[in-house]
Amino acid sequence: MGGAEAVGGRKARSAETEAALKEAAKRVFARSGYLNAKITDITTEAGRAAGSFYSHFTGKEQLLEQLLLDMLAEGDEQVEDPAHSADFTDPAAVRWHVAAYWRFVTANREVILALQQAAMVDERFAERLRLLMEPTLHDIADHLEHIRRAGGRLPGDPLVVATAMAALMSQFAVTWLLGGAPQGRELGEREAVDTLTAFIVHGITGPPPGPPGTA
Amino acid sequence: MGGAEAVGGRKARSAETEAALKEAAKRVFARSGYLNAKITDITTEAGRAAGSFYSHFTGKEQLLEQLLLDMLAEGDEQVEDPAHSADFTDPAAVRWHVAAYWRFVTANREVILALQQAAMVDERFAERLRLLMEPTLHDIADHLEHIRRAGGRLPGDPLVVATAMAALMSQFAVTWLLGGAPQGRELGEREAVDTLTAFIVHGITGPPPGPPGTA
DNA sequence: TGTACATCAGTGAACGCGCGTTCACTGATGTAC
DNA sequence: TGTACATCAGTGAACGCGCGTTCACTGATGTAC
Repeated sequence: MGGAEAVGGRKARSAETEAALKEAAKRVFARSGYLNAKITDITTEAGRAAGSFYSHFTGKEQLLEQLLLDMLAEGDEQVEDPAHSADFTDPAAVRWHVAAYWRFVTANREVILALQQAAMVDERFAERLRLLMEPTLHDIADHLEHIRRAGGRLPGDPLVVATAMAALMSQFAVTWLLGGAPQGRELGEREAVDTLTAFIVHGITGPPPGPPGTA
Repeated sequence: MGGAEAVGGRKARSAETEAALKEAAKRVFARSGYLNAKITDITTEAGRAAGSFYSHFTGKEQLLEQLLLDMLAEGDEQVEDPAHSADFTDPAAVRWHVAAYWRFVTANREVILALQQAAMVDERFAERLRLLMEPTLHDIADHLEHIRRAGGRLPGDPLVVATAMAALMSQFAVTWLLGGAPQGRELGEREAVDTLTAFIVHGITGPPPGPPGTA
């Protein structure tokens, strides 16, 4: 070995810088937005020289790509708590999914916001996000189809209702977690999850009039 | 007068060019997106020289600002059909609002998309959009408050539920009208309005269990 | 263990591309007499 | 109605700013003998 004071050798130093750049990027994205962020903003925030950036990434897009992969890797570790139901007529099942989504967005706000911005400008990121969402969308649609077969009434075609649910959750999260919330009103996780869950449970369940299915 | 072949004089000619630039801008925004659109893309599309742009606008932002004002002016002409109810327990009232919104977005997709993109990069546009939404949001919240006072149960605080409704409608519209819809599935106005209406009506109305309020 | 050389992470000044913006010019429209 | 001049919309080549990207250089880490 021989490293005088530095903890590790060259590899470790390189990894440190790469991590510093990624963390700096998240902070800069959160502050100025992905599209406004300059490469030198990121390197300055990380306390490195401009040229250093290109030893680790080919450009801003690839850096974001890496952040996306990191996010998904972490997400996969957490998700899939075995003990959760997929029966959306059970409010607890809906709540579980809503809460998981809310926590995911909270934990990854910078990256998610950056991805949305990138998708507005770069068709490749837009397509990427669409492909990421698709399985989830069909998964939800399947659950809804199940409700319908069990005699429940849906507000429309399962796939369309699934996009409505996704739209509701994602934009609601944008409003309260990413964008500027209306005039300083704050929203805790508890209230957010409660409201979304109730809205969705009633929204996808058939209309109240008619013989009430006693829960 | 004396104009040889041109229909009008200088003012008319100027107005023509300005209109041509605005229309060209909408087409370019729809094709490449607001953020990717270059000034010369717009002038070329309009069949004018690059310098011409600055006789009419100070920059891309001000052009978008004009398109926004045009959109709002047209919107004000149409909206406020006197014969519509504000009682959201009446599905017909909800449907009326949803349909109006859907038609508005359909008619103004390019500008709305451009505004969303601009808001991602320019805080002034973001603030502008927030201020545009606020009255509508409080209006909806008031209607919901009314339901609550009449004994109905809401999924949460009226203002929060109002943002949920707005989130649902706007992102659903983005999904099906502006962004790429999932794998080629098409959605007609009828189906869109039906699904949204049903989802919202059930979503904001209290839970089925308990004494059913006979509609 | 010690010396000489190779490799590599990081540096930061400089380069150059893309594009917004300007401006001297043109030809047509409007005004004065 | 006719002539001389003023104004203005539009032109497009050229300028220059901002920023991404490069590259010769430095000093430290690793390797050979």
